[in-house]
Amino acid sequence: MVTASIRKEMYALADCNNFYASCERVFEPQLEDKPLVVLSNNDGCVIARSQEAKALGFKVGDPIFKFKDAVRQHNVIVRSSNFALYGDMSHRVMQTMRLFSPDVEVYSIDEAFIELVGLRGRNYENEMRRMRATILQWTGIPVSIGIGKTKTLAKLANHYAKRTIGIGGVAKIPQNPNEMLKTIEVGDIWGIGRQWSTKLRNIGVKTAFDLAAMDPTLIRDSFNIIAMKTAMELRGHKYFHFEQTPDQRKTLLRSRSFGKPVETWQELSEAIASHATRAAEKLRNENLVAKVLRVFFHTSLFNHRDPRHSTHAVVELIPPTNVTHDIIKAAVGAAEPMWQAGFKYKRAGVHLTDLSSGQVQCSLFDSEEKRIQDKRIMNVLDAVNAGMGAGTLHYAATGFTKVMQMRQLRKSPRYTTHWDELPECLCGLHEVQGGMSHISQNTK
DNA sequence: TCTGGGGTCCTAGGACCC
DNA sequence: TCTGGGGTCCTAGGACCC
Repeated sequence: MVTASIRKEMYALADCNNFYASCERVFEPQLEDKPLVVLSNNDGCVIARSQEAKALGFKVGDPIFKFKDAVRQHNVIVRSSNFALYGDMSHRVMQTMRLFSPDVEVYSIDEAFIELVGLRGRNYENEMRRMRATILQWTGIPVSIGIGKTKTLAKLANHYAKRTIGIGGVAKIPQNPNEMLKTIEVGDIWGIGRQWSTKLRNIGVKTAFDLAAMDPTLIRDSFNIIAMKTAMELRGHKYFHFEQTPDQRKTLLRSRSFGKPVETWQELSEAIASHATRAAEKLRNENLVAKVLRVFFHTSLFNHRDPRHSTHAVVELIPPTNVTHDIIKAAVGAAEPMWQAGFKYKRAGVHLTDLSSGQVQCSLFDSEEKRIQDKRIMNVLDAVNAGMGAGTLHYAATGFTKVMQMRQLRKSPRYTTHWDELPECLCGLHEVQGGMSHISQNTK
């Protein structure tokens, strides 16, 4: 028998099960088997659920205040979101994956694609089972893994793994995938959302098998090129490439709903200055400058009793910049003429676009002297805040009022990233052994 | 009383030019 | 009364993702 060494593409998609809920459970094992939901900023709506909460009918996006009775009746555990914890746990999971394959594309906070060709000769499913067990042991986070010839098929296998074998486990698209494709509803395919799946069902396309069989040109004409590529990927043709190093970002948005309605220019301007500050920090962190700034604010989208107002302004930053005081000045300056008293504003934000990493070109009005001085100030600012805690040094424009403070009544400690919030007794932790100390060197 | 916060890409249509 | 045709660039809006 001749074994041809044809390089066959194969991808895995590893996805953390109920990620935020799982993170909460790692340090509080008594939450295991209990219905648990995690809320958005300001404790607004549900953004993650444990399996038990899913079974009770909690949906992502449900405003929690409407479900008070259900929460009480079923003893649902409710947590504010704790992104310091989730981000750090995510990093640990991804680092563990990299021990199994160097080719990891981090796709979101809780999932990653893994190129498997590098694991030459080994049994992919066995390797992925081993990886899954290691991640669970070292981090306490359960993952599900799907394997397929394209990213879309790997996603689909992941979905299949969760649905048919229960939570967890590893599933691979079989040689002849038709029977499996027939069991996947068209709306469960990666890239086919609510609008498109409704439209597809209306023309009789109900399953992944149906979509794969559809005429590509017709898909392209009725939807768009992405829908067509998705269908081709279901047939096993690669259209979405593996991207280990993410492309440079194109936009950056910092915005937030207010804990309570804002009715004064003072409060609004402080909020805008805070968003501008956070956006500028992020820019510097990624070595980018922004050329265009958009600032916006509006009243509640849900409150129909009070007068409503929504507005935005766009300004060009000349020259492109990542200097905090320049960005604050532009944002607040553009917002001020739009301010109108008599409204209860609910949300504001700063959106930076036309980002580039290129050297800043000096404009006629820009002096080399100012540039050097600004750079020095930003270096000091960033160093102090990195060393002594975010916000230690801040601009007066961001204010001293509490307008930016979030309502987060049920937040768990930042167990893994802050010394004073470390879990005090590790003996209660189950399944987390050995490896934890091994990968925790990166924090602090 | 209380409804998240980010991103990406594609398409249609208007402005403008020759 | 007749009222081109093609190209580019930009933007808003809509779809999708987590």
